[in-house]
Amino acid sequence: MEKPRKPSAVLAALGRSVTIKDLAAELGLSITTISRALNGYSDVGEKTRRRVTDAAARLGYHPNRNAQRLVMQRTHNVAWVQTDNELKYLDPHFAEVMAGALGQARVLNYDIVLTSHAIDREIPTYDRYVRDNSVDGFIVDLPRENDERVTYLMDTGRAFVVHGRERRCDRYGWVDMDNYGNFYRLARLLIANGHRRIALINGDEHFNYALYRHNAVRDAAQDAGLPEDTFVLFNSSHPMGDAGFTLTASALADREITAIIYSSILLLMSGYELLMTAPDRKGRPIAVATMDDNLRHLDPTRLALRVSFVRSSLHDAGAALIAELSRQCDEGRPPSGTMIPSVFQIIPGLDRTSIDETLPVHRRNRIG
Amino acid sequence: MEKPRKPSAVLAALGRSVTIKDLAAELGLSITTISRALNGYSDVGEKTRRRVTDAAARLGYHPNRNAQRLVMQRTHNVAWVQTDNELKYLDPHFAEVMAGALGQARVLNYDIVLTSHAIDREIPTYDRYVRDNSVDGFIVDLPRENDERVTYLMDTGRAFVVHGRERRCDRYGWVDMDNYGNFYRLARLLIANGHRRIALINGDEHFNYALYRHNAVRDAAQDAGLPEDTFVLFNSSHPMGDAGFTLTASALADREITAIIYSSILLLMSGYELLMTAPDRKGRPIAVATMDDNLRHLDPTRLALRVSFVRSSLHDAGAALIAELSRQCDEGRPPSGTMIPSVFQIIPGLDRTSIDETLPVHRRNRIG
DNA sequence: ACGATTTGCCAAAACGTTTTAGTTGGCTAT
DNA sequence: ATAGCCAACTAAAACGTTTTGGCAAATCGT
Repeated sequence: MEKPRKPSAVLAALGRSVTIKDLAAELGLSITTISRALNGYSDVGEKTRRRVTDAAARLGYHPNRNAQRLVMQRTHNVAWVQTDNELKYLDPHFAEVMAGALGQARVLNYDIVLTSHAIDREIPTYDRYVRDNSVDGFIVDLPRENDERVTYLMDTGRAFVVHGRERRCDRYGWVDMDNYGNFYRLARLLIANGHRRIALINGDEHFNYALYRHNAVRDAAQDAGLPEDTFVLFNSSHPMGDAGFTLTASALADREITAIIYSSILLLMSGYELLMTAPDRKGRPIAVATMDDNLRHLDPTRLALRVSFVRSSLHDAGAALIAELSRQCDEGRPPSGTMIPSVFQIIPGLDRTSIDETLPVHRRNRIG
Repeated sequence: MEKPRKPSAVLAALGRSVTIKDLAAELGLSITTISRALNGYSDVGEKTRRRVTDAAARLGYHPNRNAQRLVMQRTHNVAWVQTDNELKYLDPHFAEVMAGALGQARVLNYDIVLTSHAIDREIPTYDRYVRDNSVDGFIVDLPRENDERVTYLMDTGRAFVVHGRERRCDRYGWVDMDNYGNFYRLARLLIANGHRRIALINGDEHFNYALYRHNAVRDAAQDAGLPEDTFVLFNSSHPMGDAGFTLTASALADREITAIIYSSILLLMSGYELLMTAPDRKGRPIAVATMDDNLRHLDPTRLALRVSFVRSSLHDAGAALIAELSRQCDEGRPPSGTMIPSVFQIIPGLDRTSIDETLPVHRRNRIG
């Protein structure tokens, strides 16, 4: 009868981790039985299983992950590959997605390997992870049209999930919101309310999410029989900093503009003071609508300024990314797309049209 | 003579990764020779080595990391464990440190395993990584006094590096700036310029960096023979959101206060408008000093408001964390502390005292 | 009572590397 | 000629798991 020891004391005394062999020796059983007992196989006696789990807990045994990974050809690691652009990590949108992913990863027992690469070493970095077997799959963020990462990953057959979509999205797993549909509806709403010159303060259109939003407002104007220049485009490459301020100033400088759609509440916030003090347009205050990614600390309903918005949780999207990857890797399910739901909130006075009827049949199911 | 194939084609055709056995078979050599050729041992002929490296490149061979990790007992993985508090990932300070760490990790061929845990599962999470051998070491961020994580990690003997210090810092590796010294000097500077009631808008004093800053201004007042209430404390738990605004408003409401020290430029920015429009104090504009972590997009020299600051790069700190861990794990060096340098910039008119002479001998080398 | 089935356990192989402890053959020094 | 040495290679063990295939004892059905 050995006295119970603090697991960390065992670790320190041994100078190495407790292995399955230690357990086998301790209990006079084979390592096969230990393994099968701990992994819940039915060919282990209930009494034996109890002895094994007790001893494992007492000695603080945790299976060596590298041995498991080697033999099972599964790592329970996900790679999250980012361009080595420090600005990225300062983007609250990214942080929000990551927070959601980390929470779900914990639940599903995955680890996220975060890594950065030099601007011109994108594919080689993915290739390294594919070939050295250190991850089960990849998260691809901010896809571009004809994204090389997608091309590469489809080629290798490795599991991956894209946050966003591009033209081949029916062939891989993705998580996205309805960028096109949402912005189409916001655009039609403003048009229905009489606005004839509207600013879109958009994100970087090298990325599809922003491109699709642009396409949506353009189509909305066209479908309403309005001229091409109904929407005036302003692009920001990063939501932090003063882009929101300077672009808001530019938009307000055009006295014909009576409404602004923001692609992120961060851009709106940065132009907040300008909006609050902007003189009326044609007798009405400037109309403001925004994408609301449900970022913490940034709730559009708590602003003094009345803002219409469409809300979709980036946090949920992060969680869904890991869930989809787990479905592919753990359950062998085929890749599938997950649409994160969106909720509209339209301020009184703008609410003159049903937002559900503004996406015409020929625009349905468009991704961008 | 086989024709050259695209590495990914080989991968797809094989249905599995290229292994060292494949290389051995291809070249008619033993796996020992392949291994030793690729790892630069001298007992391999130059011609043979060339053949091996060529074949490896041609077939896109990368050693299976899990096999390497198992046999070498080294993972080249670092765990970055965070409380599952989504707010954390929205903190630009954290993002900045992480960006620096990721850059250095790439250089030193490490991967960062980012993970979150429920609030009450901190130590078990560390324990899991220690016991399952999935990482070489840990980064510990935002230490508290008598931090349990440090206690636990010192106990196990696993490598770790702390970003910040606590009382046992001579026994482990750390990276830090001189919180105490810097804030002592800022405090003495303001005192020397005649301020007798000064606000410190500080971070969360559950964390040592903020506690040490508090201690520093308190000591500075004491050393100057001023009363305890010379410094008025305001604490914020998170630098985003409206804390900077509300705390600035509170500070300005005290008409005796003639100067404010901010613990972060983010807090300052959030109170920026209030500062710009604040009425003079005793005939002079309110004096403002801040910590400048060299965050991107937030350069205090570009503000309309003249601000004294002490700058220390969080990005560099992040890089130093990984460098220190590599020194311990790869070179077997004993743990050591790295002080990230700080630079003062004092606005004209406040610069009436030499900032270098304000830290008295009996305060030297204080960590807090 | 006895063959068939079930229960509970185990030896050995496999995963893909690195490392140890060689072996072989050719060259050098005497 | 031959002992000694060096250059270039390799067989086998080891890392710590999971899995395959099997075996012995206990239980069951008739």
